[in-house]
Amino acid sequence: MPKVSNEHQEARRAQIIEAAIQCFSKKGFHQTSMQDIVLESGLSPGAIYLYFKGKEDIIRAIADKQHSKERDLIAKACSSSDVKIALGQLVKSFFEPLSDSEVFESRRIGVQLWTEALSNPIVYEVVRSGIDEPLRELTKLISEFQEQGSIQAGLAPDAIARVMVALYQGFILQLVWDEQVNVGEYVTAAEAIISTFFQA
Amino acid sequence: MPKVSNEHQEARRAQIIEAAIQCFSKKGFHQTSMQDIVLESGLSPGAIYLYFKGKEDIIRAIADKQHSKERDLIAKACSSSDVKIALGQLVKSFFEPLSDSEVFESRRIGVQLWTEALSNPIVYEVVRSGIDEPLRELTKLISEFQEQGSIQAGLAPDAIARVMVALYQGFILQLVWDEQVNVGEYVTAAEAIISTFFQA
Amino acid sequence: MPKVSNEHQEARRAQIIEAAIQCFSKKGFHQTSMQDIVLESGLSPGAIYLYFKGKEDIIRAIADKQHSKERDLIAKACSSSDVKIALGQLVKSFFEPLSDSEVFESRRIGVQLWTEALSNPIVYEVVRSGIDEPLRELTKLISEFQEQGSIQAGLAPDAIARVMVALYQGFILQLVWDEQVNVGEYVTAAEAIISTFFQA
Amino acid sequence: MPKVSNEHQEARRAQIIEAAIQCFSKKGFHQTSMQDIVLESGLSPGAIYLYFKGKEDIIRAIADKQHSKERDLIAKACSSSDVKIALGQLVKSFFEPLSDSEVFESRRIGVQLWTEALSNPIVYEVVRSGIDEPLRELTKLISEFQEQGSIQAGLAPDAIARVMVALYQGFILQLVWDEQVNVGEYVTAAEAIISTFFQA
DNA sequence: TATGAATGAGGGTTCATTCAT
DNA sequence: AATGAATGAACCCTCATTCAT
Repeated sequence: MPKVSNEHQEARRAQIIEAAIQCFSKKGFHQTSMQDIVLESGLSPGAIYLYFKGKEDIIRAIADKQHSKERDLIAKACSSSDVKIALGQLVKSFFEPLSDSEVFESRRIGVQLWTEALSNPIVYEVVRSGIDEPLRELTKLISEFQEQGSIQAGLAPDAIARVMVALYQGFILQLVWDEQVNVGEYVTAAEAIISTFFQA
Repeated sequence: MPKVSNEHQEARRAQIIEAAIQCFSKKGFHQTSMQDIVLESGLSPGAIYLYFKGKEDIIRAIADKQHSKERDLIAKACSSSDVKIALGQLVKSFFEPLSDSEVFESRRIGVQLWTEALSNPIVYEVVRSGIDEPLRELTKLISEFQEQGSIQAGLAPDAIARVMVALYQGFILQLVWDEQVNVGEYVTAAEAIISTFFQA
Repeated sequence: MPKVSNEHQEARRAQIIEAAIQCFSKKGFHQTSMQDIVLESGLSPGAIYLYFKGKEDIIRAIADKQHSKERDLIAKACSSSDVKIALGQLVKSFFEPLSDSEVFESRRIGVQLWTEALSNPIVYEVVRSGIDEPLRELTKLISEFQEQGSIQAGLAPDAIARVMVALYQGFILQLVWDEQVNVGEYVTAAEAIISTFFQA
Repeated sequence: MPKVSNEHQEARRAQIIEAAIQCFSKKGFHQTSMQDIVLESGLSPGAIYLYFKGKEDIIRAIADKQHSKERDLIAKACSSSDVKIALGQLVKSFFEPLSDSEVFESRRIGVQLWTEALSNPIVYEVVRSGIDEPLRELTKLISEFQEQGSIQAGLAPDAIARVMVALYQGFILQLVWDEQVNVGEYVTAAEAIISTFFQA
């Protein structure tokens, strides 16, 4: 029996989430008070509780948002039936945005979610599925490569997938600590290392 | 004039830090209250403040502790004058302890410090120097490799160093989220990829 | 956009200040806990902090309140252009309220502020200007008297002003220690002494 | 069964009181921690509690000390049988030390005790008797004057005594707020006013 | 739907005092 | 007699959340 349209509902939620992202990105989840989000969003405390159950619910919504973005990246990348192309696409879709300073906040939030997952079961679930899905996809692709003989046998495909994820997440850490890091050089090096391996 | 020995002083500090590590590891820095540390340590609130200026001081002390452990690893690894051996040692000293479930808490704390660094300048300094030092050492070693022609020219040595650090830190993330991950397989895969590249 | 009126805001501040005055009057600033003020005011701790930055801010507000009351007394008294009348008015406006047991708390608070000024710079400023203004006014009036020859030459007008202030503040001390003291007799004696001197 | 001499006991007490006076003078009773006194005295916390029951006991001892100093002044002043001389002595013994910057701390402590008396029964008793005795003596002297006709009849001798005490205590307030105040001019003015009155 | 004043549990920290040594 | 590490109640204050309007 909502009086206002769903669009309005979603717009308000987006407004709150955007404000929360700004705050969380700067100060972290636990140093950010609801009052901070209230000020940043321009809404009232009461209004926020109309759209979210509480602070934790906002964090979860943000985690979901990040997660769904990654889902989309994976889905799009894996649409190709050619294994080589799919893998290249996957790497590209994850690494390309790293050069985009627009998603500065998104990366910082992402890192904070990784840690939050350690003590927050709800966030844990989101973060876990956000990593398990890419791992699954990568493992599948790598298995196929291996069957083609493009990769040494004897190495666990799942371990190789983890290596690739580590190359991604490990670099994000370095990036959030120092936005000056040369992304292009890193990506070039990482791709060189991977492709050398895949052609060995 | 102290009634108790310096060893006792250090023992108390260690006792508090140990209790704090247990708490922080489980609940995170900000969800852990001083009361939690009080209970875990078996001391009184006042006693804690005899040895630390406050909660933040405990976090800093823990960060320092982790940092100095890593310093030692690097120093020991780099004692060899042979570049190849030094690099091998470095990789080994960082990857080997990953199999050790003893340092379970240490890893979880480490990840939390990575995030804490984003909003806490004191922790930031410690984390930064904890990553900059290995990067510097690695870059130096990789440059020498490159001069020997063991690595493709044209790739930034510093970027390659970052790749190696990412392989380490990125995997730690995966490990803290799921202690069941097969460390041996990962290390084997990572070493295979690195050594393939170095011999390309 | 405020939900409640400015009058309401001021009423709440007054409510808190009134409660604080009751507490401070009985127990002193430092023996009064915020909890005491909370109980006396009937509000919650959080509510107090909506209107005041902290305990010190309440003390400062009370000091300001006392100060502005005295300012008004002086301003009103000095409105007359006749020196004799102005001085008489000034004496009257300060001494008359001493008989009023309504301002019982106000006097006790005043004395506490005098002492608080010794270690609290904010209160010091308020107390200083609360004494310097009357001194300045009195000195001006006394100088004029002296020029008319109504007072012995050779005495510093400013010293005489201090004598008059001492007669006021010194008596307040006696009054807060023992509310039974006969105010009328004191005022009569003080005025006799002053007027004898001014006519000598 | 004290092992050490009474002199030693008294020396220790004096040492603690001296340290406490320094601290209280600067920061006030309630802003001074026992730790402050410990540091200033060079003793240990435990040692202080061997000689005083607690913080309040130190304050009481200091109040007693001040009180007994004033008792001595009064006793000495009133030793003369000549009323005029006795009164002159009394005024002199109280006003003369005001020029002495040595007793800087003593005055600041005195003022703090006046306020402390409002909420501390033990201090109240000391302060009360410290003011009642001079008042009694003065009243007695003034009564005799009045009987001799040197003072207007109709004025309460006790009120006149209070005037004189106010001239003393009221000026001390002004002095502790601003040590630059010209003591000589004040005393000259105060004495002129009193003697004018007594000879009227 | 929207407000924002109000709540109150719980946060980090201090400090007068004690007691084993 | 003297120490000083230890205690723990109490301090001031914050902040996620609620609810009367």
